[in-house]
Amino acid sequence: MNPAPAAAAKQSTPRERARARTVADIIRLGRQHLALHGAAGLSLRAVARDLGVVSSAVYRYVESRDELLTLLLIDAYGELGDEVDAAVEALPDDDYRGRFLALGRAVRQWALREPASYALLFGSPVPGYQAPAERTTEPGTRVIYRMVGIFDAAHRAGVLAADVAPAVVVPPALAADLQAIRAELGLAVPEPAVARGVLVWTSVFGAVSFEVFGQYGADTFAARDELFDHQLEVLLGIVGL
Amino acid sequence: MNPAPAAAAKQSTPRERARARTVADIIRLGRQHLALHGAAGLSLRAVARDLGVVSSAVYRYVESRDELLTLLLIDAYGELGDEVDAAVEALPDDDYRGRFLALGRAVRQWALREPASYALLFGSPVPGYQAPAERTTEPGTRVIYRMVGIFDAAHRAGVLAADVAPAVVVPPALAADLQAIRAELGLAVPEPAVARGVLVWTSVFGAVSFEVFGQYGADTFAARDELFDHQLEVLLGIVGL
DNA sequence: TGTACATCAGTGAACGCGCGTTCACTGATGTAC
DNA sequence: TGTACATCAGTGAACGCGCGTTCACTGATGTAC
Repeated sequence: MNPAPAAAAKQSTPRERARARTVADIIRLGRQHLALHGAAGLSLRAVARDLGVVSSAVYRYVESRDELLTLLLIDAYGELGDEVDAAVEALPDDDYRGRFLALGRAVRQWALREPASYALLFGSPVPGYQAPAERTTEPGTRVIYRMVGIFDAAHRAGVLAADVAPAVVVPPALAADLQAIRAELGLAVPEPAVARGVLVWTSVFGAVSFEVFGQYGADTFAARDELFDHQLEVLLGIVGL
Repeated sequence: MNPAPAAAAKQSTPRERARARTVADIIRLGRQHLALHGAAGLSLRAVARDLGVVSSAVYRYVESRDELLTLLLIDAYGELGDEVDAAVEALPDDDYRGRFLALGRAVRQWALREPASYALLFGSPVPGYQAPAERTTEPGTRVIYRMVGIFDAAHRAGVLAADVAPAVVVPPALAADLQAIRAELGLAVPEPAVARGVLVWTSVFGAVSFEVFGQYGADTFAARDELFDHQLEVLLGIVGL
C-alpha cells in the first residue's frame, strides 16, 4: 500500500513525534502510579493530573484504563526482556552456567528495582482485567525462551548431564505435554530435562517473588544476594549443568 | 482475674454468640468479595450490603477496612494450615517423603480452590496495607514450620542423604543466616540442607503461584497434577529424601 | 506563496457510580437491685 | 418477679472524596489546491 522507502517508519511529522512523546510520558507516569497504588489503583485521572492535562484528554492517546494496563504490561515485559538479553549476551555463547546465572540475576535485579511492574507481570492477576494474548504473548515469553535456549544449547554442545541423580520418572500424560513443547520450540534436549527445566523456571520466579513480595521475614536473611545465587547454583544442579 | 472454671471460654451469652456469628458472616462474605474483586477492591460497604445491613453497622464488628483484611488474612492462613496439617498427619510419622508430598499437594489444592485467598497470602502485596506482624506471623509460619519439621525429623532418623550431588558451597554470610535459623528452630539438620530446604520452600510456592496466577499458557500443560507431582519429586531429590 | 479546509489536542462540564468513615438517633436486649 | 438503667445492634443521613467515560466545544497545527 505504502510505496515509501524503508525509512518511512522513521519519517515522522512533528505531530507524530509529539504524540509518541506523550504516549511515552503516559506510560512513564503510569508506572510511577503503579508503584504507589498497585494495578487495581491505577487511574487514568491521576495520570492525567500528573501529565498536567484534563482527564478526558488522555483518551486521545489511550482507549481506556485497561488499554493503559496493557501498555504497561508490554512495556515492562520489554524492559525485563532487554535487560535479561543484555546480561546473557555479555557472556560467551558457550558459558552456559554463566549465562543462566546472569539471566537469573537480571530477573531478580529488575524485580527488586521495579517491584510494582514485577507484580503486574508475575503477581496476582488484576481482577477484571484480561491481557490480550495477541499483544502480550510474544514479549511475555522472551525470558523463558532465553532460558530454554541456554539449556538446549548446552545439551547440543554435550555438556548437559543427561542422567541427573536421582532420576525421576515422567508419567505419560506429562510426557505428552513435554513432547508438544519440544516440538513447538524445536528442542533437542530430552523430555526429562525439559521437565526439570520447567521446575527451574518456576523456582527462579518463586525465589524472586518471595523476596520481592516480602515473604521472607524482615530479618531472616541478611545475605540475600548470596541466598539467591546459592539457589541458582542448586537449580543448575537439577538440570545437570 | 476471672475465677470462672475452664468452661468459661465456652460459656457465652446469646448476644456473644450472635456477635460471633455475625463476625463469621462478615469474614465469609469478605472472602466471597475478595474472590470477585481482589484485595484492593474489598469494600466494607459491599460486605454490609451482602450482610443485609446498613454500611455503618459493620463498624460495630470491624474497626476498619484494613482490620477486615487482617481478619481475612488470619482466616486464610488458618484454613491453609489446618488442611496442610490434616493432610500431613494422615500419614505415618516416619513416611517423610509421603508427608512432604501431602504437604505440597494440600497447598496446591487449597490454592486452586481459593485463588483469591492464596493471592492475598502469597501474591502481590496490597498497596497501602501492612499486615500486623504480631497477629499474622504465627499463623503465617505454620506451613513452613511443618515442612521444616518433616525434613528435620527425616534427618534425625538418618534417612536424609547428607551429601547430595552436586555439592554447592554455602558462602559464609549465608551460613550465618542459616545458623541463626537452625538455632531459632532448634534444628538438627545441617546448614547446607537448610539452604536447600529454603529453595524447596520457595519452589513449591513458585510452582503453585505459576499455576494459580495463570503464568503457564492456557494449554501448555494438560497434565497439571502430574507436572506438580513431578516437581515435588525432583524437589525431594534436592534435599536428599 | 496564500488561502480554505480538515485534522487533531486539549477543555470543561456533566453522567452516574462507589468508597471509608462519623455521628446522633432509636429500639431491643441484658443486668442490678 | 418487677422496675430502672446500661449496654449494644442497627439506622439513616451526611462528609468529602475519587473514579471511568462521554460529549460538544475551541484553537492550534497541518494539508491540498
